[in-house]
Amino acid sequence: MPEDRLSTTLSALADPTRRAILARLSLGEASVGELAEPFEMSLPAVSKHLKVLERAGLISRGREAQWRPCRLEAAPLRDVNSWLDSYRRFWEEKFDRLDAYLQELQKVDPDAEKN
Amino acid sequence: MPEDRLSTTLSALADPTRRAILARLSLGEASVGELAEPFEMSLPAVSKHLKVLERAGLISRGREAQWRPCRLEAAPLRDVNSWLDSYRRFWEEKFDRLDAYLQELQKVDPDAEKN
DNA sequence: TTTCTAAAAAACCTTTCAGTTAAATAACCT
DNA sequence: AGGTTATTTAACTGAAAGGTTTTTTAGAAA
Repeated sequence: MPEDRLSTTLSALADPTRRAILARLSLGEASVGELAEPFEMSLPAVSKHLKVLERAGLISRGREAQWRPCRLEAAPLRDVNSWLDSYRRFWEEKFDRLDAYLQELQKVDPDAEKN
Repeated sequence: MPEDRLSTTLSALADPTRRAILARLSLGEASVGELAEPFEMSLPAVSKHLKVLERAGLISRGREAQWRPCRLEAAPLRDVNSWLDSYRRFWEEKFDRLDAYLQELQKVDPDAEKN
C-alpha cells in the first residue's frame, strides 16, 4: 500500500535489524553471509531484509562468483533528510525556548543551582 | 518486543496519512475532526493514526471542552535527524562525485551544452 | 560429473496493521 | 433530564510483516 517512495524508505528504516545492516554497510561492502553473522536469525530472514532495503533503493547488489556483495546507497536517506528539513525549525525553536527559560531562571534566582 | 524509540518513530512516519497529519499540525493546533476532514477515511481510523503518533511522541493532546486539540511535538524528529547525520557524508560524497563527473565532462567537451 | 558453498525462492505460520461499522464516553446546550 | 457534538473503544476483517524450514539455483572446486 505505501506506494510512495518516502513511505517505502521510512518503513524500510523502521526496523532495527535493517538499520544495523546499513550501519555495517557504512563501513564498506559486505556479502549476505557477512551481514547475517551478527544476528540470531536465519539467513533467509536476513535475505528478506536485504530485499526490503533493495526495494527501497537503500542498497544495491553486485555479483562476484557465488557472492552478492551489498553496498549502501544513500540517496533515499537524503530524501528523508529533505523531508525532515521542513520540520527543523520546530525542534530548534523548542530548544530556543528552553534556552530562554533557563536564562530566565538564572536571572530570577542566580544561585538556585547551589542548593 | 520492547521496541526501540527510533523504530517506533520511523514506523509512525512511514505512513502518508500520518505525515499529512503532521504537516497540518505544523500550521498549528487542530482538533481530531479538523485533522480528519481532508481524508476519505472514517473518524476512528484517524483517531487510531493519532494514537500511533502520540505513542511515538510526535504529537501531544490537550483537553478543551469536548475537543482534544493536537499539537506537533518535534523532539522525535530531531532524533531521526541525529541518526541520519551519521550517513550525511554518503550522499554528500555522492554529490561530490557527480560534481567531479560534470566538471570532467566540461573539460573534455566544453561546448556540449550548446548542442 | 559430483559435491560444496552462497544466496534466493517457496510454502507456511503468527502477529501486527490499517481500515471498517457499531456502541460507549464525555462534555456542552437546551 | 434529554439531545447533540466530538472522540474513543470494541469487535471484526483482510492484507502485509517478519519469522521459520525446506527446496532451488548458481557458481567453484574436486
